[in-house]
Amino acid sequence: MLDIKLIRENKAQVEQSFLKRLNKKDFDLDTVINLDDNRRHLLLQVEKLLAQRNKASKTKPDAKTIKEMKALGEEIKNLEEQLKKVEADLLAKLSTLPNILADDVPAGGKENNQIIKTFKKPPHFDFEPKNHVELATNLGLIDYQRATKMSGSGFWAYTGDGALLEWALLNYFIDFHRKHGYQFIIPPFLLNEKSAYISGHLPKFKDDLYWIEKDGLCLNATSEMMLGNYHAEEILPAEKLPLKYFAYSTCFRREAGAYRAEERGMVRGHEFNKIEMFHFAKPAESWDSFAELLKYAEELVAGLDLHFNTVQLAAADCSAAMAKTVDLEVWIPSMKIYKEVSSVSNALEYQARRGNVRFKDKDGRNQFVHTLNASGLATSRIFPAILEQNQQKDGTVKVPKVLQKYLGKKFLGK
RNA sequence: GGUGGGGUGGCUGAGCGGUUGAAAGCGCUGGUCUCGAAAACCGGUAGUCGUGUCAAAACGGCUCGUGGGUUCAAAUCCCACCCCCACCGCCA
Repeated sequence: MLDIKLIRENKAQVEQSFLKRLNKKDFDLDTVINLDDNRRHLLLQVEKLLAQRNKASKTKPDAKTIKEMKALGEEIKNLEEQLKKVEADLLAKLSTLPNILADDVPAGGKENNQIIKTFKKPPHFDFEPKNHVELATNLGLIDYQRATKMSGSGFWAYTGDGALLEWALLNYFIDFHRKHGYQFIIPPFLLNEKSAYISGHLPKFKDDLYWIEKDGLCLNATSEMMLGNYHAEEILPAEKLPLKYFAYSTCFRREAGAYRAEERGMVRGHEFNKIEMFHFAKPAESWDSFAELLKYAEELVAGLDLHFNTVQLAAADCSAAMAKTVDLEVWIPSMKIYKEVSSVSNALEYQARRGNVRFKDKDGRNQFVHTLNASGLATSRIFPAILEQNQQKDGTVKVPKVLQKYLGKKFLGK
């Protein structure tokens, strides 16, 4: 959510930013400002009347005062109702507005995304390469059939070396983050509706989440949902910032809609494992945090020796809460396509404002922190990328060097 | 799932319709004393939002788990919900 003061005082700049990702007809700042005028006016009136009543209630009043206060009470109730409605309207309108974009984010949609860095070259095969579903099945790494029998389409089971490879990836990520001093959190995987709202996933993603009807809880779609809520309603000690966390969770997504050929296998499932990095930072330092998260995400993928691109997303491709997003996209040879494996974003104070996460600055004033998140990483696309990019002529798969110690072998299938 | 107890300031804990934003103690902090310290004694000490200002002062709102209600007036009475503790039941 944006600061209403920012909108009031810098209307032209706000509008200019919005136009990078929205059409003019899709937002209306004047209505928002009018609602706020209204709100301020009512608030002032109510507080004045409340002060009057408080004064009278300090002592035992006489009959005349009681009569007056009774009338005053009615008036207060009336105004408060109006105020409540205006506040709700304002909140609803404000919630639909996106974040202010960073200056270097190109306007427009996906077509304006820019590759800013490329790691390695796509592998060249002097044989007919297989896709990851075939490789995983042949090598006994993934059991699609039995998982589908138990849970339906979009699920798979890791088996044998496949399970070990999955766990090796997670261990590799965990060791990496610990080395950099990040604090490890395993949050609950189920969360309540309020938390999903604060993290910004409601109302937009309501249908993409799994809901436990009886308890009103949903399964997390990313541990960002929990990390964003972790310090909700807290005032953090300034000297502890930036707080750097990483969390593991299985992520659950309904992914309602048709499956496409390019999303078969493990590329888009209902359930996958992910480790997420997260920073709570002082505003002045949040772009340093961004640079650090991006660097670490790149190092993680590069450490696996895979070919991938770092891509600056254009305005309309960034999610609404984010001021800037850079994706890492890994090459999937059989699909001849790059797939996102990490998303590095700075939400500025947009999420912190919803969750009311603040710190005391050196003048003793409370300020919102900035929140940033980056996958580090999701396994479900790294796994197929490893299989496909590292496959050998004899059908085996070379294990990335950094994972060999966890698996105790250099090739899958040997 | 059931029964009982409970949620008050940084902490412990009193208050159970009206000068109570809240006793007392601890803690923290300023001072007296002392060469210095301890002890003792005297004083100060909740948060938050807003108006205001270069800052401040000052003023006002809200806050005793959360949200409603009753009342001229609620930490105190009523209702709902959340959380914590104890015991019983259930438990792949």
